[in-house]
Formats: sequence, structure tokens, C-alpha cells
Amino acid sequence: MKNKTDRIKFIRQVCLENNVSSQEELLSILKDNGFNLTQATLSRDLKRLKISKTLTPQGLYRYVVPLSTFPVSHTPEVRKMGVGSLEFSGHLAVIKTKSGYAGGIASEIDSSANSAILGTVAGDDTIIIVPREGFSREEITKALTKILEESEH
Amino acid sequence: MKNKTDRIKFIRQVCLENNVSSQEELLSILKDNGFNLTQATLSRDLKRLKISKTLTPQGLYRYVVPLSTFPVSHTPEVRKMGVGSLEFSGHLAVIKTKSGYAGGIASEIDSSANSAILGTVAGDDTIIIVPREGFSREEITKALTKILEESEH
DNA sequence: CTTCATAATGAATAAATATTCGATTTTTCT
DNA sequence: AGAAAAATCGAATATTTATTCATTATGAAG
Repeated sequence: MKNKTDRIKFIRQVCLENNVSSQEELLSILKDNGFNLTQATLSRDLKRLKISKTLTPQGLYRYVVPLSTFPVSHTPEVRKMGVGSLEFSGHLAVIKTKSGYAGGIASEIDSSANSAILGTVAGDDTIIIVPREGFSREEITKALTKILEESEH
Repeated sequence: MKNKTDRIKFIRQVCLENNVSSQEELLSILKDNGFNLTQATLSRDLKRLKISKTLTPQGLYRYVVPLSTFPVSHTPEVRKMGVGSLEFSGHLAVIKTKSGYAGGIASEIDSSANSAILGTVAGDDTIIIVPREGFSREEITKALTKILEESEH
């Protein structure tokens, strides 16, 4: 049996390329391709992927992948803190948090004085992070992940 | 009992303005507002409206009105809300508002969970909006206009 | 005013989907 | 390595949503 990561990728691909109208249908496609799982797991996978059953203009049901899925740094610790997602736009990084958490988490980031982070501003559930010049997205991601994990302890 | 057309309009409005996460919940809102119907009829109404239960970036369920059926009207109401101007700088959008309004309007934008908008932060009369990569200024403008119109009524 | 067709609806039910629970595996921490 | 924490997953179940079936309302044509 193949692993979860492959399965998740495959599910996304199938939903992008086919008109899938129920989990049962998707399940049988998965089984045909060597993935062995139950409807319960599929339901959970779809939830992770934020894929949901929507209505087409023709009034038919279809499972659709949302326009933008969120590349997320998702260690359990980070999630515990209320961090929902980390995504880049231009040279800025944006963290979405649980409502009301942005200020607190931003101040954790500020106080870490990490050399990759120039500064942050926070709204209610959004933190905008301004990286220092010369740092890659990967470096920023690592730095933020580390800060958030450390602040847990 | 009110008629079908009114009911359909009302359902659409409720779904635009509230976080409705199940038909039962919506049903009780409808009953509170004098609409008497059963879940069966509601299910059919939602299908007519192409409103479906989707997952928010936070992983919660919400009934959402699809973009394509949003009404397209223009600026007068938007002004009422205290929005002064929308202008771009680099890949960021900035909205200037009446003094004190920025936080409230920003939270409308955040709660819309529009796929074109990554997040916002607000001061007193200024909202900085970070668009998702891959969206044009025109798309961002349209998205924001829609969000603000919807929140008006 | 009937008659026929169509739409609207609720009750009951079917179908589809989400979650709980317990068992197992994997990961993390020391 | 070994303990503790967390993730994964299936079976069963709960919950939610769609549809069927029967009934009543609505409306058009004779």
C-alpha cells in the first residue's frame, strides 16, 4: 500500500482532472489505482485538502479543489499555537491565525530577534512579516517554524 | 407565509452575511424570520442557488454563495461604508477609510475568505491588503468591491 | 368552471458524508 | 533504546443532505 502523501496528491489530481460527484465514486478510482482505504479516511483527506462538493452551473455535483491551497508549515506545535497557515506573496510572508491570536503570535516573532525577520505587523487574524533582504522563502519558513516551536516551551 | 421568491432572496442574503454551517442552522434562522419550510425544501432552494457547503481555510464548514452569482452593482453603497479609496503600491493594495473604520472594514474582508485575498492588517484609517500571488490588480479590485458591497446589505 | 399540466412542498426515506471510538503505527523527546 | 505524544485509520455510527412519493396549490386552455 502506498503512503498518505502519495494518496493525498493523487486525490487532488483526480479531483482536478475528473468530474467526481461522490466519495464512493472517488473511492473506487482510488482502489483501481492501488490505494486501499475506506470512505472515512477519504472524507478526512478531502477535508485536509479543503476539497468540497459543489454545484456546477449545470446543477450537477462535483468535488472541486479550491483555487489556492495553502502551503503550510504544520508541525503539531505550530498548530497548537493557533497558526493556520504560512504563505508568501511577493517579498512578504503572511501568517493567518485563529481570530484574535495574531497580535500575540506576532509579538513572539518580534521578540525572537531572528536575523531573517525585519519586523511584523498584525491585524486580528493576519500577521504580515517583512523578511530581511537576502533571505530565501525557505529560510524564512524555517526561521518562523523554529520561532513558533520554541515559543511553545 | 411569504412567497418563494422572497425566501430564495433571503436565503442567499443570510448565506452571504453569516457563517452558516448546516441546513438545520439555516432553517432555524429562516423560521425566526417568518419563513416556514422544511429541510427538504431548503435543500432544493440551495441547489437552485448553487449554494454549497465548503471548507474555509480554517477547516470549518460554511455555506457559500458562488462568485458567479454575486450581484454586480457599483460604488455608491461602498462609499457609505466609509471606504474612501483603493490604490495599489507594488503588489500591495491599500484602502483608505474614514477615521476609525479601518478595523471593521478589514474584518469584513478577512471574514469573506476570498481566494484572491491573503490577508489584511489595519490601522485607524488605512488597511493594507496582501493579495495572493497570481491575481491581477483588476481581480483584486473586483474581489474587494464585491466583498464591500455584500457587507453593506 | 372544469380539466389537464406543472410546480411546490412536506413527510418519510435513501443516500451521502462526518465523526467517534478503539486499535495500531509513527514520531518525538529524553 | 524506551516512554510519551501524536497521527493514522477502519468499523461502526451519527449526522447531514438529497430524493422519492404523494398531496396540494397554481395556472393555462378549452
